[in-house]
Amino acid sequence: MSAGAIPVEPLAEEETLSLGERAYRRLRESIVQGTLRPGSRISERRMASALGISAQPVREALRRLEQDGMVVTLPRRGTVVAEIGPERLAELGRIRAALEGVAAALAAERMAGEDLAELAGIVRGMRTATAAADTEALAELNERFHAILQGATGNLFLVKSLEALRAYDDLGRLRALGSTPKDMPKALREHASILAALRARDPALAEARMRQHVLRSLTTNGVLAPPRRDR
Amino acid sequence: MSAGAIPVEPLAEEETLSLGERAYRRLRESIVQGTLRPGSRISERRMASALGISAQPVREALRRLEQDGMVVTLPRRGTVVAEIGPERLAELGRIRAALEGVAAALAAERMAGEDLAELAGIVRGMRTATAAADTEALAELNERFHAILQGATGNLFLVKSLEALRAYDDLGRLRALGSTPKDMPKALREHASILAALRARDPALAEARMRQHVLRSLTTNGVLAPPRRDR
DNA sequence: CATGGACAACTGCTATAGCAGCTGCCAGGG
DNA sequence: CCCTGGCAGCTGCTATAGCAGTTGTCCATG
Repeated sequence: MSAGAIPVEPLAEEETLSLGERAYRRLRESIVQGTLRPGSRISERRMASALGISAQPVREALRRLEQDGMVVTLPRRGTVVAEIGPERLAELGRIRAALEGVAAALAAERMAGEDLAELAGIVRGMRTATAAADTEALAELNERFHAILQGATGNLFLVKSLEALRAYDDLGRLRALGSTPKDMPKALREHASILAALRARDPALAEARMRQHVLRSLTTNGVLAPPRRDR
Repeated sequence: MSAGAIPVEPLAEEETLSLGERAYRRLRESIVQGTLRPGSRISERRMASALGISAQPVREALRRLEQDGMVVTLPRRGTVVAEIGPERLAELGRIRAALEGVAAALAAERMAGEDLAELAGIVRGMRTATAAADTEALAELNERFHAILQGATGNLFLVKSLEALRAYDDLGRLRALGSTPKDMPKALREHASILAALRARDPALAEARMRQHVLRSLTTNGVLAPPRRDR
């Protein structure tokens, strides 16, 4: 309540997350990277001793993974890693495209000026990265673009669902969307056009462009089959 | 391995669910019905003793509710019921419309003939229910229509997400979509047209019609604001 | 009167122990 | 030889106990 502001930075997000959270991320990573094969059984006790923790956090992690659709629990039987084939990945990609579209529509309605400016900066960065053919930087910028847009919606359900869907990317052995050298110019144009729709505060247009962007990106990455007569 | 089939029906889904599952449903119901007000804190121990069980299943239920966006947990502080205002409900409605649209598209590609026949029977039932102005029966048929369609997609992630979204219906004090006497004829026509698109195996058309159906239904129920210049 | 610090009563979180149910093996009866 | 019943060894699931961290109160101190 005193006059002068205290000249310290707030503590960074603590590295020591709860064991349940860490177990959740570790298991999810192991699944999408293939260390835990589909069909293999996961025992709470065995996994707990393997991770050096108790069985409770492991159980909690398995429950969350079940809600994500990555494992399936047979009551009193066991927990097995779910089968996720190419067609399932394609379905998830279409769901993701739809959700990212809704996120873009909501962002077009609510997004603040500073966020728009930040997106503009990212697009500028994409332009230079594309000219330099720096796929690494482009992937990073792409992630930030989508993260800022989704964060601007302020919708926790949407953000969490998209985060869960994004986890499947590694499963298809694909890099971040839009980072393939081949479609870098396309991705750049698409991001710029999405930004333009956001600036114009046109929800329907932003949604259509974002959705098309994700669908095309997934198609060039081989997750989705080429469209036949869509639209 | 012997010749004759055993003349018994398989056991129905057991009524005795796990305590964690029951706690999850109970808490979710209490939240959407308003018994647990937004902003109120939920203690694992207190809630456990109130339910007559241990703290572990309650904690598990709270975790799942957190993933659903219904509660928010502050580490080492407590768990509070999330605020869900009208604009948040509207956002969830738009997400739901998009997901149901994707479900319809997937169903149009995969749906078997018997499921189509069942949907046709439901639409016929809707016709008679509409003529009799039986809102109760129509709500039941409407639920079955969407459940069959979503089940036909075979996508667990999609089904679970939509189930979580459907839980919010009671929060808006609204009955099942399409059961309002006013829009019964509209809902009937829309369901019939969706079925036609499914029969034609036209994913894009089925998606557009389903999405429009959900959006219109949510609009007439007051969840969404009337569109200004969409489509 | 204002202020700061210690203490008590919470909280989420983790570990341990033990329950009931399922599975697979294996011996014993047909 | 085949089949059936019991018995370990697993599994998920629940309860209890105790940890560390947060919060609010109350008293001693300036």
